[in-house]
Amino acid sequence: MSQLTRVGRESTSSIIARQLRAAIRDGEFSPGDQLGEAELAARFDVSRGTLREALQRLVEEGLLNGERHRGLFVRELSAVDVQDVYVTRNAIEQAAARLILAGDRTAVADELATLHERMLDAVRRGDQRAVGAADVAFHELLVARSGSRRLMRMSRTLLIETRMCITALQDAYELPEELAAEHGALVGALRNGNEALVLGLIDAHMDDAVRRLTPGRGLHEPLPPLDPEPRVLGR
Amino acid sequence: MSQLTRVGRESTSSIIARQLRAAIRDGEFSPGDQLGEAELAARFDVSRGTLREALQRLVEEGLLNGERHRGLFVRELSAVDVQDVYVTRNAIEQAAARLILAGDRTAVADELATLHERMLDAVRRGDQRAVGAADVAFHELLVARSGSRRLMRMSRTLLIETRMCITALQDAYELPEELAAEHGALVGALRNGNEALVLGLIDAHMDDAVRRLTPGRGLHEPLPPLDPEPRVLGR
DNA sequence: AATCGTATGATTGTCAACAATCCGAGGGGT
DNA sequence: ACCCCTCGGATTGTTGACAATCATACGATT
Repeated sequence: MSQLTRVGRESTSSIIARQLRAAIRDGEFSPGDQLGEAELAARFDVSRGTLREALQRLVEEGLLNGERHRGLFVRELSAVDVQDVYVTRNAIEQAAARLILAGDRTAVADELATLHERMLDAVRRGDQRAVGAADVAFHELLVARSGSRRLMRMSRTLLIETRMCITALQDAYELPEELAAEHGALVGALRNGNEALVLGLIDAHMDDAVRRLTPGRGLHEPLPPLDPEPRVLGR
Repeated sequence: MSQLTRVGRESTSSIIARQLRAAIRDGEFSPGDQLGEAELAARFDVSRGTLREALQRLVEEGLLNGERHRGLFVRELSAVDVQDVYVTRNAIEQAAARLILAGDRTAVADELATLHERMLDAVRRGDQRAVGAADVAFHELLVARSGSRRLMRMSRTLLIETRMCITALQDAYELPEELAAEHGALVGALRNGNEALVLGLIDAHMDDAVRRLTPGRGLHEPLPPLDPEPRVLGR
């Protein structure tokens, strides 16, 4: 009787929030776009009040920023934001990896290897979109298998921001082969239980991404003092 | 002209959310308490709609959990949650420390030393409440001076949850002298730029807290597989 | 011509009322 | 005595309407 899960449906604002998140991740909305309440409410067939609850969630998450009496906009990412996203992901995923190494690392390595195969397939097919999806899935699973609810919640937002960075800077290619190779190395190191190597690989993975997306800027540089309105990418 | 900051006021739901956060942090609401919409709306003198926007923010943050048609409740923390909070704080604060070490570490060390002095004063006065406040302020500043907006946002929630853990388990004393000593050591290591020592001290700091709050459980144990409704502290 | 002031349309912020659902009390049946 | 059903009160979920504010276009003034 104890494994019967509570039924109660998910709240409407939570559902809408998830759909909005997916739309932002998939580039249906671009950074800087305004999210008109009336239009979105009609699209999801809910009232503006309900929609606003969902939007406020994304504001709290940092995916939207709002200016009073002007509206809510998809956040625009600066070069500093790119570094910040990867610095934070580095922290989250290293912590996740440490937890995995303390648990059943081989089981997790097996699961990750499956996703790694999927990425290799996508690379062979030259399907850039599928490579991106496999990349997200890989890192999502890595964090999920840590067992930490908080790391998962944070990672969810960060992976969306990662896609936003990559979409905003299409010219900076993702180099799928290199990406896949790094994932493969990480799976191996995890399976072998080599903590120092695992942490180093994650660090290098993030550092590579930052250097590819924002040339001349590295993962380990000091962040500039906080500026309320930093310059935006690609302008 | 470029240092003129945009004026636009903060949104109402953001203000209400902050007040609610402070109320939860200060124990005005206890874990498990239901937050009645009508009562709160009257107390803040806003409509229920506006209040609900603020509440949904806290749900997204993980401070509240809601069951449809039943209400919103202050999240109750299990022993696993305690470990999770500190594991995540460990990740965040280590990353923050690394950023600080890459920047102007002496300036930050000076600022932290000031807060450390304030904590020592509180310890000497035997003012438990002030010790707790100084503790939060210390860690808040550590993360703020990393320059990372994302680490800051995550840390804000985590520090509230930290206070919730400590308040829920009053019997597990905080040992103010020990706390202050650990902060002092951290300031010293930061000033000297000894990265390995800094990271080790943060790790030990978090591990101490977990062991004090949930005897028999350490920071580096694997987390159990995710369970939708874990047992709650102090029952 | 350039700038300032004004009107207008659109969008957001706020609210109070209605509908749906849940919880507990009370009555009836076994 | 116990269980089930039903009803009433209370709370949440949702909606549409109203007020406040902003952006734009247009005309007046210097």
